[in-house]
Amino acid sequence: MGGKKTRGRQKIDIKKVTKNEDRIITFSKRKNGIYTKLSELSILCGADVGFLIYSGSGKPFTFGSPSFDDVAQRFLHGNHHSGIINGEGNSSASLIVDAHKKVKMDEFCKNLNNLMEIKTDAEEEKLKMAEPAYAPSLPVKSTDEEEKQLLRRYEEYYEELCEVAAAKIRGRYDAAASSSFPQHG
Amino acid sequence: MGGKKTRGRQKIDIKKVTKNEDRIITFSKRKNGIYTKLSELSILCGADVGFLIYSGSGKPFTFGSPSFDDVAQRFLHGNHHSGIINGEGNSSASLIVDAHKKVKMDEFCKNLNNLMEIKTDAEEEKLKMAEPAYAPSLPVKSTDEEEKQLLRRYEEYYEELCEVAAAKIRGRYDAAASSSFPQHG
DNA sequence: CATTCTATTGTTAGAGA
DNA sequence: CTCTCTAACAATAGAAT
Repeated sequence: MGGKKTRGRQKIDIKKVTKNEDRIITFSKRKNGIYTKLSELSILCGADVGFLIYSGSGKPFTFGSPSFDDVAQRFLHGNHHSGIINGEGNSSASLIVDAHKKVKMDEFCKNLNNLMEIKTDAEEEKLKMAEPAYAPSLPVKSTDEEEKQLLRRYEEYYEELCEVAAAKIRGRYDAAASSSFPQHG
Repeated sequence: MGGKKTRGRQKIDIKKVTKNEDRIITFSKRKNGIYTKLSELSILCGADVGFLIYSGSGKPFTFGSPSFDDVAQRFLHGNHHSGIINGEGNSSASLIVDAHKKVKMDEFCKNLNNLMEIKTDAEEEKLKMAEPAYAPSLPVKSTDEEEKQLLRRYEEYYEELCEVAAAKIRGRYDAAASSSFPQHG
């Protein structure tokens, strides 16, 4: 008899949510929704997914299906994944995989975000040095230079490896299918 | 006035789609749905997302929002992204960013899947060598050993870098928030 | 493989707890 | 930031192109 209890879902335009608090809540809700979608797609179609997201405030989140660990195992073994997707505790797979490689691949996925953050730091430090108006509350560590060098060497090897990979993949697939998001408007 | 035109959306259990053809169609449809969700989240909340997926048949797809190129630019510059998300053609951003670094970061994201594929190849070759019942139609290239060595050196540097990254991030964030998918069922 | 069509299921905005 | 509730919006199963 009275009015409706809630207004229900409201139609919104796809543009940046203005209110700070609402944007954070929307991020949390939709991130969970996407996580469910990814999980479902993984189970329905036997696909492996890796997901990396940075919130507007810069906090990184990573997801994997059924987990980064299992995805890594699948890649190391080939394409079979029976049991893993179905949630059976086939821990035997863990025994088959070389432990060192397993950990390697696991970290490779998990820390992609950390690598990017280092790059960001490097850029920010340059700006600080160029414009010392704001006194940094934290002193610049003496190890920063080492980090940069390490990152640089890492990049060099990566570049080499990419070329080899591209050449190799080119022979079998037509390179990885890659898409970019169009702009909503 | 006759019967309904379609049965409409049917309720389904979240388990592997049995029919081969249906599974492929479901993959295609839901992949597009997820792509839309990611794009919306990116715009609504100003988040940067990276998405990597392997279909059941092993074909890799990658997505970025608004594109891998733009994501790379944002990471290199810091957290500001005004204009980019809004779809303005601020190609000036490309001019600001050091070209070499831009390409580096772009490839870093795009080729994560290729790297994994090389690893898979390495494992498969071991199996072939151990069980030569099936004569490989393609001869084993003499460069495979080089590739493995290159990959190994790359991994070593990556390991070092991860440790540095972890130590650095640990001081500011409580490490990257990381989750795994639970099992539906 | 992608798209279209429609009835139905699934997701979520807004307001609170 | 998480969780609930409800009405309304959005995604999609199945069939066909």
